[in-house]
Amino acid sequence: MILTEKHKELIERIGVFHEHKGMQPLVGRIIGLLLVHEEGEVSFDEIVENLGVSKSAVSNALTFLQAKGRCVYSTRPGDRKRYFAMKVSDWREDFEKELENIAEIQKFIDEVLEVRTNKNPEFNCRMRDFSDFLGFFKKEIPALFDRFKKQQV
Amino acid sequence: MILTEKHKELIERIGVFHEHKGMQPLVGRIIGLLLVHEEGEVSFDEIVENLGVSKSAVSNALTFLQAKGRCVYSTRPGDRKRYFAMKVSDWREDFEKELENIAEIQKFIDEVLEVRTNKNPEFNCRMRDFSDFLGFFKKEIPALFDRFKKQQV
DNA sequence: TTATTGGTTCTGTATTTGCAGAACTAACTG
DNA sequence: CAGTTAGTTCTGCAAATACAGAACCAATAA
Repeated sequence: MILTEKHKELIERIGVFHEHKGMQPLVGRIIGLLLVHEEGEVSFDEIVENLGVSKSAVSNALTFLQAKGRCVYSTRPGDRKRYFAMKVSDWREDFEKELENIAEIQKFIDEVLEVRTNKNPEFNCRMRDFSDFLGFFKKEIPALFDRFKKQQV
Repeated sequence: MILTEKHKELIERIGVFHEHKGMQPLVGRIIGLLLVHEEGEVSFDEIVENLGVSKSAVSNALTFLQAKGRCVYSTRPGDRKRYFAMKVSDWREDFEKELENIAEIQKFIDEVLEVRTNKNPEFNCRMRDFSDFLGFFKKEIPALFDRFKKQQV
């Protein structure tokens, strides 16, 4: 597949987006390429060529993405190449994990509340309030998915 | 205020947590200190002493936190020092922003779908599904806050 | 006025990051 | 067997990061 300027520009923006999320630049670009690529399956050297980077960099980035469970590869009979693809399949699971990860701050807030004295009750009260909300939020996540299913038809 | 080992250890863990979120180490430690500190208001040089870092580093980190709207300072009559505190007050707003930020990936997914051909309809279908969910999710956020308020009594 | 306090800005640097390039391995091919 | 292909691992380096230290500034105090 040959990439148009529009493709390249979109890949670039998806890359930057993921960089801001803490990933290294190339990892973000690869995510972009795998998403934009027609077949959704891209060979190792197609990545190397399209992104203009070294094999070692691609190898490391793909190892990382696989370790994080965000990408997989498949092989084809009589072809030693590996074809890499995003695991969009379980976006539900991924998204759930990301939400729970956000709510992880609750753990710290609760620990902070245990350690704090009563010298600033207003501060404590607000933190308790926030912690309560995070607990509520976590509980509500499954229901959210259910409601989505229902209204989807 | 004198910090116990428990305080220091908690500050450290809160620091690492924020580092993983992409912030620079000292910024994370300062967040920890401001949360753990009894009064919730900490002077510039208390930060310098307790964290054992230079004035310049603290100055830059505080400028950053203020720019991000995560911390503020207040002064006291007849006292030139600045007392810094976290803005736990509007956690609601912050949290809402963070959720919307997550959902921002929808924008990219939609752009990707526009660019993609129909060579891999299953892939496209899943992405469309994910995009739909993200749209649903964004719409549901305000209702989530409302329900929290109600069940809170 | 000079001295002190509270904080900022500038300059330099040790550490870390992100990648290139080469050497390497493992599997297939002729 | 030697040669090729597909990818990995190792070594090194340019650039970015995160901070220290010193110079600096602005406001108050003496």
